[in-house]
Amino acid sequence: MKRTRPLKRKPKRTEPKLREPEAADPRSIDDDPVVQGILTAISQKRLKPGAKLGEDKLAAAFGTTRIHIRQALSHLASRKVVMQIPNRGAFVYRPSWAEAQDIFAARRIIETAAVSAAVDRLDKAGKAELKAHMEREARHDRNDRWASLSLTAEFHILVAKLAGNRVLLEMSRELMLRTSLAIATFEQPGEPDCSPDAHPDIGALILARDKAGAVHAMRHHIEEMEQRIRPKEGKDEVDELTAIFQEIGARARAGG
Amino acid sequence: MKRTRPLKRKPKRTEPKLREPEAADPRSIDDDPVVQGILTAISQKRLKPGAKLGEDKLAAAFGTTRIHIRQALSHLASRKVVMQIPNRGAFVYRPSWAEAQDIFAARRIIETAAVSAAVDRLDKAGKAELKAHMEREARHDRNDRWASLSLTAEFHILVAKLAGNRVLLEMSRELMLRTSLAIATFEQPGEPDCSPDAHPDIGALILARDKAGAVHAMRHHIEEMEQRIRPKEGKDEVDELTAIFQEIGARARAGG
DNA sequence: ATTGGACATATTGTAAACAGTATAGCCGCC
DNA sequence: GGCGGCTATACTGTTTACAATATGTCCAAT
Repeated sequence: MKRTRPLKRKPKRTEPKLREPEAADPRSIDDDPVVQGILTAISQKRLKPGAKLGEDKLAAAFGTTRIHIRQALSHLASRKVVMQIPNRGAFVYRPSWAEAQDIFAARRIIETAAVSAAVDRLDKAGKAELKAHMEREARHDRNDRWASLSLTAEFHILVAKLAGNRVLLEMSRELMLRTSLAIATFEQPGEPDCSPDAHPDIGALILARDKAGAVHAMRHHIEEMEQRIRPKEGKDEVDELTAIFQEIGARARAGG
Repeated sequence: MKRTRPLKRKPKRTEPKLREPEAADPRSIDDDPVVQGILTAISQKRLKPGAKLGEDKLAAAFGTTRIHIRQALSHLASRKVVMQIPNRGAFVYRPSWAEAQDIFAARRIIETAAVSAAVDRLDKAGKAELKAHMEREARHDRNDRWASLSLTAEFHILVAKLAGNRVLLEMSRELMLRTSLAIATFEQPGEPDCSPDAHPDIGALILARDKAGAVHAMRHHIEEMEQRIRPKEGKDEVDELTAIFQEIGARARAGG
């Protein structure tokens, strides 16, 4: 091997000038198959709140490495979909009763605003999309519980999309997921998430450009969902106990 | 060393039964000093959109390891505060013009709702907190740009806190940060984020329990902020160019 | 002089081994 | 017989080194 060049070049202390990342590949971690898999499993209620998400098992299940799984779990944890506990691992998030109520309150605010904006912005393409979804929801097999859950969630997402605000759309997506967790935690067993007649009504009102009516129907629909969950009675005792122990533990730590 | 026990114990195929994580330590990654440091640096505009966040440099600056930094950056990326580009690294997020508008629209919706709820729920402790903040904001040194920025952000956060909904509070926090990025990207140089008189007005209306007035003032305040930013003219050409190249690239990839 | 290629460097991404911690089961003790 | 300590195990968390990618710089050729 010839070495026609001096061994070291000059140190170069100037900053590298760094082209700014204008034309970057916008592929996000949200498109990651692991993230998507866990999210759909949760929204379809195949994964229940509190379920353990072991890294090795997930890595084997998805055919990937632990590092990849850790990244996905961290991402889901910052979205409050999973809960990470130091040295114990990751679990499907279980909202508290207060948090469940806050989630529904937030949905009341955001989705009523979304319906309002959707009526304002409704155009031909939007009408077509909405009609297509309503037809799918009307015709779907009601015995297929997983498909039902996916479709009802998609209706709310579609309304947020029609509102034309991506930030609001992301928030709605997040709130939908957290609603799934809230319902899974506090539901009376056997009841569906959404009452089956509400979506066609809301959709029809949007198509008729009846803004006040659509907003009212959406608010009513969400309140109806909210009234279907109840705080777990036995659960409260347990929570009280754990609160006591936590307080004791904190005091012991603080007092020395 | 004696070995009184058989070498292997029985395989134990039963699932470990796994106590559920009720009494978990809720310390979150949001409390992480690296995350907090970057967030405050951004909200005080010491870090500008597009700035490179190199892992080694951050690790040295915070006196920690690269792994820790990577975790923090991933978390910030899922909150859309930093942008991660494969093999290029992390940068302070730079919202598009459309995204900036969506952020303000979302703030209009959420913060007007928060003001309304704050008026409804206002109690003695809330009044005291609000008065204390207003006094701090009135007395602060206006030449200290960093303190000013922190205080104006804290006012909006305080209103969200008074609304009593943790989910909404988190959303407001996120929107405040993204607003900082939007303003830093599109501001006319030298103007403050919030007009200085708006906060005392809104605070007084809340204290007077004038719900409609407070909501109106908040909406007006946010619209005023929004009108202060302008799309970058020279920027549009660049964006157009990158759009052309991206489109060409996508076509090439799709066509084979 | 400008352009294209190739090396060198800096930085990110990944794998594997190691260490630390909580949990479960067992034995001795009261 | 119930209870507390002890040990083994399984899991997470961290460190380390290595590989891959992008980028800047230099040289050669046109």
